[in-house]
Amino acid sequence: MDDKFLKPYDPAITENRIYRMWEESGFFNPDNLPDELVSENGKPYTIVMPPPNANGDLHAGHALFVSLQDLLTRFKRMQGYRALWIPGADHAGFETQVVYEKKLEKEGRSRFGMDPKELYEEILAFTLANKSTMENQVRALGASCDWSREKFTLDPDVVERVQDTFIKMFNDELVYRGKRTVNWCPKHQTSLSDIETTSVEEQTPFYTFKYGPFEIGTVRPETKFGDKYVVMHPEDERYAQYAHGDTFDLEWINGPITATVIKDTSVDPDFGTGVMTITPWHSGIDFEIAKRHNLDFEQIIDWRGKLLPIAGEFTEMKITDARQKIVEKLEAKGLLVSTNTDYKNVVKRCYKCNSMIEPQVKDQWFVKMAPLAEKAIEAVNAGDIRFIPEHEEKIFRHWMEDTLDWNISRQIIWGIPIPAWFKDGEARASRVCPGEGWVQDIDTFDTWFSSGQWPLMTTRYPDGKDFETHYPTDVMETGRDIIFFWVARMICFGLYLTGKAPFHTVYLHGLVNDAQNKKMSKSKGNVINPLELTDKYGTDALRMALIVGNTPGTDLALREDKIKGYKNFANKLWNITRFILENTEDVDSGVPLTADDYAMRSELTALISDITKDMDAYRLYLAAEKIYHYIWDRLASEILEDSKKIFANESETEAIASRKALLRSLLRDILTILHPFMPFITEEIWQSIPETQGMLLVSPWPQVSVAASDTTHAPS
RNA sequence: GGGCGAUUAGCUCAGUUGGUAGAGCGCUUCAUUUACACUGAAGAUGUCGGGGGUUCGAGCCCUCCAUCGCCCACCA
Repeated sequence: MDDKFLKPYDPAITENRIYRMWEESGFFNPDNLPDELVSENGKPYTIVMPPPNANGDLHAGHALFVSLQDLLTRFKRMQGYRALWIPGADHAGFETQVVYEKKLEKEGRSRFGMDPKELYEEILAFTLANKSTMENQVRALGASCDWSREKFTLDPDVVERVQDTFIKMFNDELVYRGKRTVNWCPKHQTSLSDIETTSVEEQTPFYTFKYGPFEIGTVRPETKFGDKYVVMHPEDERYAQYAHGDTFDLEWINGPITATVIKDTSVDPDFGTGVMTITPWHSGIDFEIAKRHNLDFEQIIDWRGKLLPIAGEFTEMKITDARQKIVEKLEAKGLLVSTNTDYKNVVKRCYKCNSMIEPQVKDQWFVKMAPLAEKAIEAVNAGDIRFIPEHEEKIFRHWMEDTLDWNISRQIIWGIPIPAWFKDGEARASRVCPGEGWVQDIDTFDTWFSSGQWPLMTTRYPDGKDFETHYPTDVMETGRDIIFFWVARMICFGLYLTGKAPFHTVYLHGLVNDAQNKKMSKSKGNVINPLELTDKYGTDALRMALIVGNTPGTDLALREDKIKGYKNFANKLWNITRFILENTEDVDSGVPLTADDYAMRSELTALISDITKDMDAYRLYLAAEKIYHYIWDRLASEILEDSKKIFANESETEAIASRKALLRSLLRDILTILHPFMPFITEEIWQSIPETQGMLLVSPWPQVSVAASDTTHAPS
């Protein structure tokens, strides 16, 4: 027996060495798997890793997905599949640019006013440095992914194919250039998609003003300068005397104006006075009304959130400062009817900086979602895509059934350029300049436009070898929080470009929260760095803590005492090994088992069968717990204790020989089934068992259908 | 406003098709080097949120209610 078993298990001196051995073996690449492991049909099994944002360290959520995906990959590899797990990194356009802007801010610099090319080069250097740190962190977590296939979302081939998709969609009329209301973040100076904003209910004073013969309500007096349309429901009898198109003069904020009556069914007669004025440039609903009636649009608020000259004396004032002053002025003019301070309404904010989103009208590229969503729902209906947990399917449908068109233009430099050109109001999609006088779009794609095509990019759509063998992939394992951002888009793109859903199973994990089950955030200062935990307790312990009892879709409170418990478990396993190796040095694996030992052998075989079913059904949290209990409570507490008695009775040579064979057999099997969960310690022990060959990484999962090993050890 | 989920031991959570309530941590007592003190043995702790129903039998199925959480949402 190796002397190392005389000391407690030390992950620190083990993990790097083991990982290097695995990586150097080349077996993370399924093309290199030994024939004897790959079952006859050599079926592929493929997982695409959600590419971490290459803009910082890995967080606890990454540790969870690495644990889960590595577990699935190792399990399938051991079962004889050509298991492929493709790693990657995301340039994460907007997110990274925000991170970098904060860095610039600290240095007293700003992206505004910087040469775009220079800024791009700086962010690129920053991202590439982070990317390599991140990759090593993924290695430290034990990920058995195929690094030779790693992709980055800004790899030239990815950029080209993502642009090709846009061009194809343009030709298929699935993207269009539209002047429409967009979510504008005045701090970040870019538009955002609807899901990049958060809606927060806030208490905002609701003002009612006299507006000619009417009374109108608003929470945004600062937009009212341009309001020259008064809108009411066509069947509202209170206003029957006014006809659509009637005009009238009134005294307004900065003097007399002429207003026009508009009748539109979108107005709720029961809300307020049933009359409102509209600001088409700064409200989505108003925009729609104005478009229906072909009304004028006028910008009131500039891109930085300051009032334009139309505001007269309020010009250049920030809207937040102007609001109260405008109300005061209207009040002084006797136009303020009432103020309701209890009023609550929903305000949109930037999901990154929490700034108030200013609706602005802007020319942008939009993806027509309805036809894509329809295909996605069809695929789910047909059972081509299964969600785990199941109820996520309802959430998915709910969103898909009335999804809005997707704004994919971003006014940031850190991203994939949109291959579009403009001339005289005409737009064309092309990677090269269509001719003289054409000006290229300076915007970049929403990051999710490229990551939405990730299963295609990583398998080298459209004509790569992997695309043929590994697409569609098997499982998409990712966070529940990005089901709309990412999962939905991947399904849409996959179906659109290939006619096939990019995966048959979506496994959604919950958030990893702190010990108090509070969401981790930098501002709260409760962020747990997974690498510190692996240093302290070992990667295997962290992985078990993330998997046991963590049901899909449920958030997890990450507690150090739980991780510590699995560190103790690792040591327990270490000492079980020590006991077995110490007591079985002269084992003869061919001896027949006693009836008792045969029963114990069968018991483990039954357990393996059971946990194999759990794994197939994605009850990973249960499988892990069952193995844990078998090892600690059954094997260590009972079988080993029982063995001490047998070994003490030296005259019972047959029983002793049988027990020795049994213990070795049990040890090999528990290492095997525990390997996907705790890869490092199981491999380390495997390497120290005299009769094992090669790596546990590529050792077969125990047979469960026919208990083949049992027949060779039939009772005497 | 709409949707989804949760409510089980002090804490964090499991409980796979309905069949005598489980784990980890914590707590109490004992053991002091026996493979392991990163240990062992023994133990305490739950009207499984509440009401009603189905069933021989409900933590699990149905229904209503309460509380908490999350997501979606263009009533100014």
